[in-house]
Parts: sequence; C-alpha cells; structure tokens
Amino acid sequence: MSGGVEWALHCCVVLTSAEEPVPASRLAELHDVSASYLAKQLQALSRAGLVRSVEGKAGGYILTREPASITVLDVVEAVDGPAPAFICTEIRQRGPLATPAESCTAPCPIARAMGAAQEAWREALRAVSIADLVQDVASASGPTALARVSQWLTSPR
Amino acid sequence: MSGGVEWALHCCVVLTSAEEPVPASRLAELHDVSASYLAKQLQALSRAGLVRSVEGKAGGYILTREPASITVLDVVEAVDGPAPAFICTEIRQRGPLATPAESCTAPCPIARAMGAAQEAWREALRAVSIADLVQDVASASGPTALARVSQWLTSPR
DNA sequence: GACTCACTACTCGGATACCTTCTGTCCGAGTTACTAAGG
DNA sequence: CCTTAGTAACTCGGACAGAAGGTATCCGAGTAGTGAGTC
Repeated sequence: MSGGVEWALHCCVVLTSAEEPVPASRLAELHDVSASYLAKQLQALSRAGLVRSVEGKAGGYILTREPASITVLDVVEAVDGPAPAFICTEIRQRGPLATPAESCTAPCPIARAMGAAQEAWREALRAVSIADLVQDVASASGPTALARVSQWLTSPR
Repeated sequence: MSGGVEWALHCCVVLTSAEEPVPASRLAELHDVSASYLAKQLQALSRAGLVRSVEGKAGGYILTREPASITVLDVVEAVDGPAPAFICTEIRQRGPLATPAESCTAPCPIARAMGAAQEAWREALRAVSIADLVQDVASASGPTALARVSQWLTSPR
C-alpha cells in the first residue's frame, strides 16, 4: 500500500477542525512532511471529490462532505486507486491442459477466495469514518488537542 | 500484492494430486510460465516449510502437510512476506504540535483501523485451505480434470 | 549372478540484470485579496 | 466616501527526475539413478 495513504488520512482528520480552506503547505508543515509530495495526495483526494480545492490567495482544501459520511475506504481508494490487490491472470486457460474458455463461466476458486478477502478488508475500512477517527483522537489525546490544531491552522504564519 | 502468489497457489493445488516429487520445470510447463521465476516462488514456499525439496535426478517438490492444514494465508505470507501492508510512521509525534511520546501508549486510531482491516483480510484467507480449493476445482471442472493432471505429471516427458 | 564403482543427467539454490511502480521535486497557469488612485 | 483599475502574492495543477521493489534470468553445487566392469 502506498505510504501517502497515512498522510491523506491525517490531513482529513485535521481538516475536520477547520472551516476555512487550509493550504497544502500548511498541512505539510503541521505533519513535517514533504509539501510537494503531499500536494500529490491532496490532488488525488480532489479528483475523487472528497475535498474541494479553493484557488487564490486565501485558498486551500476543505472537506466536501460531513466527516461521518467519509469512510477510510474512500480515502484509501482515492489515493491508491480502486484496483484490487490480486489480479487473476487466468492461468487455468494456459498450458497443455488448459481449461477451455467456454468452461470458465465462474471465476476460478483462487480468485474467488482472494476477492472475498479483499471484500472483507474493504468492509472493515468502510465501517470506519473520519468522524470515528476524530472521536478516537479526542478520547486518546484529549479534546484540547483538536482545538489547538484548529487554532494553529487559523493563526497567521 | 506480488503476482507470484497466483502461481504458488496453483502449484500447491496441482501438487495435491501427485505423490511423487514434481520438478519446478514441469510445473512451469504445465502453467506455461517462466520456469526460472517460478523456481523463486517455490523456494519461498520451501523456506516457509510448506513444501519440501527433493534433490537429485527424480527430485522435485512435494507438500509437507495435508492439504486441509495448509491455508491460503500460509502461501500468501510465504511468498509476499509477513509484513503488513500498512506501516504507521507515527506522524502524530512529528511537527510543531507533536504529541509527546509518553502520551502514545495506544496505537494511533488510523493504525488501529488499518490493523483491524488487515486482520479481517487475513482471517478470510485463513478460512480457505488448499483442500477447499481442490474441492472447488473438482466441482467446477469435474473430477476428471485433476486425474488428468495427475496422469500428465507422472507421465515421462 | 551379484556387487562395486564411476559417470551422467537432472535437480535445487542463490547471485545477477532489467523494468515497472512508487517516491520526491520542480515550475507554470490561474485566481483572489489588497492597494491606491480617481470621481 | 464610493467605485474601479491595477498590482502583487499566493494557490493549485500537471509535467519532470531519482530510488526501490518486483520481475525475469542465468549459472554453479549437490544428489539420485544408471550403466559398465569386476569378482
């Protein structure tokens, strides 16, 4: 999995506590990561429609939906792409004892097992929303942490 | 995920219907894939203890355990490695508003969600054994298919 | 006929290049807020 | 005081190199089977 997924998720969490647009450079400074590379991840989120980019002097990124309606799966698939990890190359149709294509109506058992696991993984990620993460952060680090982030984001550089 | 996982799983399935050692070159010819690269996957299975290599003229690979006690997860982790797909880099401990390390007793919520999804994925793969795959293949392609594979494997080149 | 020995052919195993993908970086197009002048 | 044009700075977006892991390949070490030779 791409490492940028972690950055994107953290950005979504902090964007929760900001009503004004937050520029990518500010988010990068907050997390102490490369601003140029983080921009790429935010562009992916923008293409997926999870965040909206505001151009101009006071521009930046803002969430488009309520945090409770954005799942972790949405962010992961926006950054890493919706392609499944396992791709069946139909080995059973190759070689001297190849199964004829007409007999391959159902997917091969291996692809089915992999697909089921992938779906279980997706379901687990779909069950967690950005709002849930915010709630967990508040429980772990205390409610003041998010307020401090909000204040730091809005304070002039 | 590495593409060699698919090859390794198919090899385990066909090794079910062979009591004598099967050389890697024979398996590669059966699946019409690169023999040299397939050897690497089989070596990974050998290191994990799923198959045993027999050297010499009539050598090859044989399964070490009963097909029912080998899970798909075993094969996947043998080939791709046991490392999880998501690795938390502890972003919360970086930047101007870093959470002090002493307050980070529990893993961060993002890592927890990812870990739960990974565990669901592993559980789904652990629930399917090689014997289950063999059963499914027999149901789909008919019991004769496996017998033909067994005959082709034992027949002299 | 049975045993011994050397040979051949075949096997696995690790070390070696190539290529796609991910990581990281840069600069240009476009938009907004601000400033200052003029009516 | 209000309007308006101009300026300047800041933003995003896509195009451009470098590095890492996966893909594909090769050759060497070792072993079991085979055959001839000998007792």
